[in-house]
Amino acid sequence: MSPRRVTLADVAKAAGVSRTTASLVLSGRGRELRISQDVEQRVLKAAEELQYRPNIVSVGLRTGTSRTIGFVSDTIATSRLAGDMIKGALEAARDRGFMLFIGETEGDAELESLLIQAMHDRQVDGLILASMFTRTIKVPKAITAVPAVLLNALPKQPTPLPAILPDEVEAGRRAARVLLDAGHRDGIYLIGAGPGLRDVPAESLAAVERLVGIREALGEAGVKVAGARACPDWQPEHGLAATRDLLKTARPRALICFNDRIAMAAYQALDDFGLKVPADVSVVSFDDHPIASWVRPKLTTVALPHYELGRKAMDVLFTEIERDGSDTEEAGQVHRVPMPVRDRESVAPSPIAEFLD
Amino acid sequence: MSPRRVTLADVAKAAGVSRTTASLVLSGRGRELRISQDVEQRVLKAAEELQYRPNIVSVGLRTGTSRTIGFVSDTIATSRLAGDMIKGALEAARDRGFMLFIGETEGDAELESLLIQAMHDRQVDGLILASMFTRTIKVPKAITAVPAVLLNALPKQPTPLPAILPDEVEAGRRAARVLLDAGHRDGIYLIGAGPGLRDVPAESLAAVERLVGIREALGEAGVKVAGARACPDWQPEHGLAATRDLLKTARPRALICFNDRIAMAAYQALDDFGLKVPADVSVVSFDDHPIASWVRPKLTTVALPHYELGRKAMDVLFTEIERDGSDTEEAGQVHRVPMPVRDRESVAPSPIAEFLD
DNA sequence: GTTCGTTGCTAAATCGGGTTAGCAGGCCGC
DNA sequence: GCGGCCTGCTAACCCGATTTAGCAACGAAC
Repeated sequence: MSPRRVTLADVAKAAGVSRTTASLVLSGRGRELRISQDVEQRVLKAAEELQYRPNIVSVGLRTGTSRTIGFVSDTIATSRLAGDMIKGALEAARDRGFMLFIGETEGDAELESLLIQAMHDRQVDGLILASMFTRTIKVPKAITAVPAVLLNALPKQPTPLPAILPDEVEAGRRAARVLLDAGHRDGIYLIGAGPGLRDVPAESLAAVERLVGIREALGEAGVKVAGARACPDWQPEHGLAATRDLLKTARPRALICFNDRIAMAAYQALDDFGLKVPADVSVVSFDDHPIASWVRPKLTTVALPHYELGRKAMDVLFTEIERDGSDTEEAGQVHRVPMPVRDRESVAPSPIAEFLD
Repeated sequence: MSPRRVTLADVAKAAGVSRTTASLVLSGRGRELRISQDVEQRVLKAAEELQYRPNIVSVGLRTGTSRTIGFVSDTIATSRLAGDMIKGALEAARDRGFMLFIGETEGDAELESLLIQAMHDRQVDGLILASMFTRTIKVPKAITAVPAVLLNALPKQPTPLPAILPDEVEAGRRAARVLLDAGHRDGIYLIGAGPGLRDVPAESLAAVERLVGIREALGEAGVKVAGARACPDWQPEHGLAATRDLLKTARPRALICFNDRIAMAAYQALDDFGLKVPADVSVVSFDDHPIASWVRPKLTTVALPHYELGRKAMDVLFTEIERDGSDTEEAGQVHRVPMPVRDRESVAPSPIAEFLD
């Protein structure tokens, strides 16, 4: 099948020199070590003609590196979230000539440990431990051997590992401000979590933080949440039930849905009750899932910056790799990536606001 | 940072034997080569206590392998499609103790070539060349050095590479049969492609094949397509425009939408015209995108088996690796993975059929 | 004419495993 | 008392690139 790879020895032979000389020339140290112009040219020509490429595995054996990063996540298949995150990490790695190993643990700690071992066996230079929804995770012992960062997750116990997360609190503030800026003061309801900070889906860090941000921004404006319906899980069916339940007893002016799937379900429930978005009810949401721009009216939502999260994780990982265990000043730092508002069509000025104009 | 990996030499020293002996015991060839029980136990104990794991990089250097497969795709971020495909490939690889390199080319031939080179430099044992939508691709020259398969793509020129694709023709037949089985004979329209085999989005192999299957199944039942609206691209906005255009002049009984995004847009257009799904119009579609079970009524659709495609690609790749350039009987074989119908709520019996009951 | 310095290159070791060939010692047979 | 065989282990080489230490040849200086 393959006609055997061209090795340094082949180049050396073709140029009529030793492997050492060929290596020196090709690593640019020829000048420094007084290799003659003539020999240098012969080696370069031979390497070019034979299309020589150094075998990274061999270099890896000597140096203990592999120019490879391991990306370990709990699930990669759920939504395009993972795809964009991996894409960001991938491009940041490629910029530095690194490749990416992908692994999936399905939340199984043993599998995770095995996977990290398998990556160590291949001498990865660093690890990204990613979670597909923002949460706290138990950092596996196995990762100590190599620089690592947490992506979309916080450590359960204190660790020196940096963490990269979306700025969910600010996102909550921004969602609230979208409504405030449109003049809404009354009839603002939450779907998915709240009103209290304990009324959130299990393990969902994002829920708590978004809620904190929402309440903070509304509070600063002297506005109260009119009510809320928490969901055990942020799936459309729960969103549908929650919104219907709300509409039985209340006439909201605006909904803050905790993600786009819930917002989509809320659209359906509002339609059932003959309410129009945004004329009767404004809707703002989180995530910027692709459906947010497929539904009508298009959904105003605070985007999860998946791509940027992936890139940022890789950037932070590389600074970890470069400082290589020296001062631990920045150890355990938490990096927050801003979540931008995607202004679309689901928010209308409050009638009161128009009146005030 | 890391306290240096435990090597075979460490184990040998701890057991008081040579590296050779340790290697023989640990590779299970101790019996065969008459290593005493006593020594065998000492080595195993030392390996256990030191938590010895062989360095795969080293083995790779000798054997030219890496227990690693390269997964090269044009885009990994589009929809969850890619995620599930990678997941399938990943699990199939993991079953065999292999890891997966991920790479993305963005459709850039030069990037693709560089990426394949980079994977060769790391001695991958095989390559999967994946496309995120079914199409024909130019097979890069660079892949010749190692076994490879095409995933969700057909080669433009004839190559000995196997290809793994969804069975789109049969999917077309199945979609049509869903309607036929419900008694529909008239008023069946297509949204997204058709009526002619040239009325398809550019480069979309899936469109042609689905269309072939649809026409075949309908033809066998003596049923004619009442009409069709092709779209330049299968995005919701095009689907919306196409369906609205159709509804201006026709009153369909059933729609075959060429993917779920278009079906979702068709729902919206039908709603605009006061038509109910499925009471007035039955809708059947392709892909089984997550939204198919989020919309109401839930969409009956013929699923793209992403996960199975990924698994199958890896399985075929491993048979390629194992036969290792021997007889080329199966060279260039095309494997079709069945697309299952997801029966949900968007198809109702034809009024005529009920009458016949 | 010896020593020193410089130029221009190469032998050999290294990384961590696997593999081949072979060695030392004991026992048997003749 | 020597050859042959078996047992139980190990030395040494290989993979491909890098790096350290050092060698050969020549000219210059004293």
